[in-house]
Amino acid sequence: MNEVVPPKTPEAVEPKTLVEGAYQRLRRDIIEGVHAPGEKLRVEHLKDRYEVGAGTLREALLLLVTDALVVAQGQRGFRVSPISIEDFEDITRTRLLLETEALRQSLQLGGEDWEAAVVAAFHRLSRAEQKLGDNDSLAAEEWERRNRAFHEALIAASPSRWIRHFQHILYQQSERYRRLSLFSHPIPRDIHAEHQALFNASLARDTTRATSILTEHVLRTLDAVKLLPAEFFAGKQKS
Amino acid sequence: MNEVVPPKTPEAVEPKTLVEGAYQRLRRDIIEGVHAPGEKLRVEHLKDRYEVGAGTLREALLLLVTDALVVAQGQRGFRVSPISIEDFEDITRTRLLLETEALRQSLQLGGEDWEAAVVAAFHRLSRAEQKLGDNDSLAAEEWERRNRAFHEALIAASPSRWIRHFQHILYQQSERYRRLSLFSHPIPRDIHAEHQALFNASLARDTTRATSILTEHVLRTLDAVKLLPAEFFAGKQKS
DNA sequence: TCTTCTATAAATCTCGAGAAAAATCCTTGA
DNA sequence: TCAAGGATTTTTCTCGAGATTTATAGAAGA
Repeated sequence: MNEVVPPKTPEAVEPKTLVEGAYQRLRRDIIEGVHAPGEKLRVEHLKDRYEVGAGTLREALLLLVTDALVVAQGQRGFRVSPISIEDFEDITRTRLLLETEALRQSLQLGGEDWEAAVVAAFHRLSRAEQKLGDNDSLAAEEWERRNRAFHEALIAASPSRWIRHFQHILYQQSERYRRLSLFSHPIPRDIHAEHQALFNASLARDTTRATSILTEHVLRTLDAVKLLPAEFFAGKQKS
Repeated sequence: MNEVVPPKTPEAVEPKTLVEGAYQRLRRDIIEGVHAPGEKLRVEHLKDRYEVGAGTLREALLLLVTDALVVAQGQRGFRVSPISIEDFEDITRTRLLLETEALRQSLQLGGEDWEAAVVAAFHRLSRAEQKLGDNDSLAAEEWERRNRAFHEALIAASPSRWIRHFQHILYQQSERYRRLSLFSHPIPRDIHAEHQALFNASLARDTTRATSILTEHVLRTLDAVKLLPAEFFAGKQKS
């Protein structure tokens, strides 16, 4: 019997286990700043919030170590990974090193399926950008998801699993910082125009132009974060 | 009171907890092929071998997911990450992308301390290479450690934590494959000469030559593994 | 003989409690 | 008032047992 599968948003992977469920919610909360950078993550407190046992929550925290969103120190528990302007600069430049290479490969190797997926992702992103601006946090969240989907679709034709893996981690890291840059808008940006240009160059298979636009695009966010006051990067040492 | 600290081999971090101890031994066993690629890792069996509780062993396995040496599937337990010739090609090329960049930065920024550390690491590696050849697995193990230490010392002056982090993971991965290439010696190599040339170019701050030698050096191992019969990459589907 | 269904066995996941370590607070003395 | 030491509290780490899910083996039917 054929089931009608409802169209899923990508990334909405159903958790098959309590550990995965707690992991996903914890990851989301860390990226969104519910748990501040540098904050101590006490198992005994968190197990109530996420409604799982202590051992289960420990496993979820261990999974977050893979994403480098949590650091574990033996006999001293877990902490949210600290943030700093130097770290974001490092993240950005490493991400560009990997992502531009993956984009080069993708433009060279991508077939019709890849093109179709890029067109679709760009369309979805454009729609989300229209609904943006009215300070709707739900719309912003959806935009984040589609922005990631667009960037990942662009490099999806790269045959390098490892580059895509590392890119995924770095993108996730940068989300924490991008969230901060929302608080200040010192650099006026027409993000949609940037995406449009990147999209055009990619479909035209213009490697040089596409990587150049991508680099500018990513560095612009770095500049925005650089202008933030240092207090944003203080981080909690205790509690 | 001053204590006399015995000179430690790098990487010999004392485990502060049972989880870390099991993690280190498991990692070593996976890299050395005690647990074959693709093999299922049953908690109930392994907890006896490593003399820890089931929950503790689960946490150790979760830590290995960070190194991409183990893959976890919800409700289906853990497996040793499979290997393939395509995977090693990907590992090698991604590693070169990162490691050459880190080497460039290191040669540009490295100071006296970096130089001294490189000289020391090269000296230690040379000594280990002299003792090699008599099929002594203990000497081979020591050579592995010092080879890694030399490569990490070369890029230690790179300011990018993220590049070094990813390089560390990829190097660890490649150890599994390098171990396979020991079984066949189709390509005669004077590894010491390659290291000597890399060392000379690095201290001379000849970026172009150093990165070029490094690339050749790493690709040569890829070629050696490529000549292995396909049976090496079969991997266990069950058990 | 092959497929399908069911019953059994095995493995994973989950939780709470006890042991060990770290952090905190409080007393004591100068 | 401050520092040092010790006792208490908090937190982390560890284990074994029960519940749920998956895998295996066997029986029934085509």
